[in-house]
Amino acid sequence: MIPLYILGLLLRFGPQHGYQIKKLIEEQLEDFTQIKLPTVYYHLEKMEAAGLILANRDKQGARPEKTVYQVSNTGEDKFKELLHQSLQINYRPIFDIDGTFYFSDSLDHSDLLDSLNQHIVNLEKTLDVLIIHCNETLAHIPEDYKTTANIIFKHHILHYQAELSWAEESLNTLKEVNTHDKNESN
Amino acid sequence: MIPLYILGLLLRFGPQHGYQIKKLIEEQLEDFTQIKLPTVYYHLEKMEAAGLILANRDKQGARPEKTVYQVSNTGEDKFKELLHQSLQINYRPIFDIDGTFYFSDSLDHSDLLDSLNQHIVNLEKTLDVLIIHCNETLAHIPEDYKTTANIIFKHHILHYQAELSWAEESLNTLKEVNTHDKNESN
DNA sequence: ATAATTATAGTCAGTACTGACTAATTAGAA
DNA sequence: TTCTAATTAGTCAGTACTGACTATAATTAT
Repeated sequence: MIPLYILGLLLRFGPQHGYQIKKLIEEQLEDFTQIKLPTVYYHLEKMEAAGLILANRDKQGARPEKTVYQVSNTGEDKFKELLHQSLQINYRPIFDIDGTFYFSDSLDHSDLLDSLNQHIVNLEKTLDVLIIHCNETLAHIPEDYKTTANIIFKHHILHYQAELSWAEESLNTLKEVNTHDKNESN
Repeated sequence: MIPLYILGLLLRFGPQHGYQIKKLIEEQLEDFTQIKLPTVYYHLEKMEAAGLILANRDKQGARPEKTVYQVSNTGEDKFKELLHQSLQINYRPIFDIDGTFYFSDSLDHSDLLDSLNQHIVNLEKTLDVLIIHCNETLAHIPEDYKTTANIIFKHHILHYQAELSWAEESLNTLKEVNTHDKNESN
């Protein structure tokens, strides 16, 4: 997705250099991607070599040279192509915590309960922050983008809520198992 | 998580070589990880260098040499350590489709609706298969592991259902927007 | 009996990513 | 004003991962 994001941002906000693109990613795409600065430069170089973007290097006085990138015609076609490809959605979640559970027989039951409990607290906090962030953003966004912004936020909120439900349900199940075991050993 | 998985599987199922570990990952952990074979060998070499596992290379006749790995004492400690680390859960979902939506003004509205619709169909199918798979697995699993297996399955099912709800809700929202736009342009 | 296919057991070169670093510029505090 | 901290702009070496490949063994089909 990274080349898609870079092309899209360059098309929407005009020519930028690497650092500015990283800033735009943070401002605009923070809710669904985390890309590190060297990764941006890595792709910019690749994309320039592929002819998708054009580099203007301007050396002003003693300053280190800056490179401003802009999308070429080939790049604009590529953006459309990548965007269409991205319509092939394939939802396949991977949760590290499932691995923890798989091997949880090597773990103290109480450690597992504690960490699940902490997970729940964190999720509740995150959800609160997310909902505030969502409302604030929606208040300051141009009308045209409100529908899609709303859809993206809803996406995250629903999954956070699903995670919370799961954690609460699992905690209860594990507590019951615990009680049951203790009763049996009596 | 990969070293944790490898150590855990070697401890649970005894010494194995790389290919067998890959098989075990497919059989046992398929629901929450996809690791490619060269990645397994990559980590085995690293872990041997770190003294976490011991290699027994046996060359039998003209056959290519096989390497059987077993967990060392250091490795057993490391497994416990990694398992405890894995209790620090940090849920932070990333959905590529959000990027598609962010740039969806460059897309035909009908293409977006079609692909959301396809997404819904795929999710319904996946959920059906998942629930059958879940029931079958639970029927053939030792009693001790049933609770955790159930928790892991429930985790996936809840998130698939959340994704489905989101897709359905979003499709309806987008359809309404479409109708609204058409009415306005009249 | 033997050819074709699948399973077993790996290797290697190349891609993708990022932590840690450098270095100039600007803003703010003392 | 001059020192400090933060921001801007980028590089580089190292880690993690995997597609494509090799090669033997076992199984199945003909």
